[in-house]
Amino acid sequence: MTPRLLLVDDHKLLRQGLRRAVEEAGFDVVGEAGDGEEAVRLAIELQPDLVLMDVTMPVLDGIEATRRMRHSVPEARVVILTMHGEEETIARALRAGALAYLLKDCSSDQVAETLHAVAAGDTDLSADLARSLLAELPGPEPMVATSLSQREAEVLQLFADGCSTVEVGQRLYISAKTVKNHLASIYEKLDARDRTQAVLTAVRMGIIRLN
Amino acid sequence: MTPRLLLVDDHKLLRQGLRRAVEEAGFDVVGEAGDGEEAVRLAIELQPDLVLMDVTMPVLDGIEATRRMRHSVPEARVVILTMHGEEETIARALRAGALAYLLKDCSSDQVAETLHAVAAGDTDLSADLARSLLAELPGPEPMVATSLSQREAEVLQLFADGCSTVEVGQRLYISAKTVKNHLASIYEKLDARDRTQAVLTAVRMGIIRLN
DNA sequence: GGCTAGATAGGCCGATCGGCTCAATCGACG
DNA sequence: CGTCGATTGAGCCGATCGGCCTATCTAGCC
Repeated sequence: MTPRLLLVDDHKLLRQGLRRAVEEAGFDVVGEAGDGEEAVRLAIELQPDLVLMDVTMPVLDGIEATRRMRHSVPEARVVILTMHGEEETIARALRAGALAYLLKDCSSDQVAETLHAVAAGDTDLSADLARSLLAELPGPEPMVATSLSQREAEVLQLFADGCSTVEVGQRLYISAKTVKNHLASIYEKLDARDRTQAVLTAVRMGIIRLN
Repeated sequence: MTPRLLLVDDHKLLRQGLRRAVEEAGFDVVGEAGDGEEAVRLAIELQPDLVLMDVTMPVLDGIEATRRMRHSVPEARVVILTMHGEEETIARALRAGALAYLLKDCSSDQVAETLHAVAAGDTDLSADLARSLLAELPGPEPMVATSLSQREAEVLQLFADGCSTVEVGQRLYISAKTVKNHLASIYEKLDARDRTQAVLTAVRMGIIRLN
């Protein structure tokens, strides 16, 4: 009867805090993971009903982990929990298969409430939540539905890791010109005007990580 | 008898989790703050024995808040809690007057243990901790003791906010050349080779924030 | 009274950036 | 089979970057 839950966050402290909160709210925490890969592995092994997942994590981010779980553990319902409230991140998370979205400065009551709602299983909760969440946000823009291609994300990650244009090309075995071409489409997709803004936007969106 | 504690972090969820953990460990949580300014205000008002403080926060970061508390509430003992373990951040925190340093992926037991030790009041705990922490870290470098000047931090924050060189100059009423001069010394201090790396390093160090 | 550090500002120059256009390849989808 | 998106690559060019130099002014320190 009590829903079985998997906790995923790279900060042990937050995991411990969440564990107590959701256990008191009537959930059975069957496991904890500190990165996306571990999360997918544990989800396959433990077959949880619910997954509470952070976005920004080492190894594999929460969005990609959610996408993989949709294939390998389709019964698990994923709720995303993150610091930043960019519409883009929300949209990506929902497209990846998440059923709800929580911000890290909500209360533990809200977490419990949302988890209960998702566990109860309103089938089109996703669409409702997406609509209501996006409606609340100040952004009246057309919602361009941006997300970087895999290659573009690789390029941007290397810039965040400290590489120059030429070095990125060397690492990926492509010409520096191609790197600049990728950058140009990254700028367009992220609405950034230089590499600094592109990297920061991608960090805020959880596309790349800060090592 | 039970030490009176002030919790400072911009994420409500983590604050709630910490609150329960430290309350069970025998502390009296007298207040919570979500940014540095609120933290200083509450510390003056509540006169806590201990402050558990995050570094990366809106309005005023934890290091600067610690520095101000040393002047306005010298009795309060500050313990820093942050995500990143850069030696630079640790050094800055200790120089600002923090007595101990915790990472966000420690356990709540470690938090309680450290708080108890600091509350017990070994006067030179700071030096001991600094030495042991710095010794554990892989960095055998000379520890240049870098920290940006106020003006340099302002410049870098504006770049993180999306300004170009010329725009930064306009906002600060200085010439674009001076902005570039500041950038040059920022690069040297942070060991960065371009604005992207400088901004990322500063974000990791908690010098500037990601809006 | 000197010395240092920070903030201000300029010149110079080679390297790089970002915008623009064009094109070839390849897999996927209908 | 044609079309689309992703990836690769190139040329051009004005704008900007980052390194290096000098210089002035202020404030604090010994």
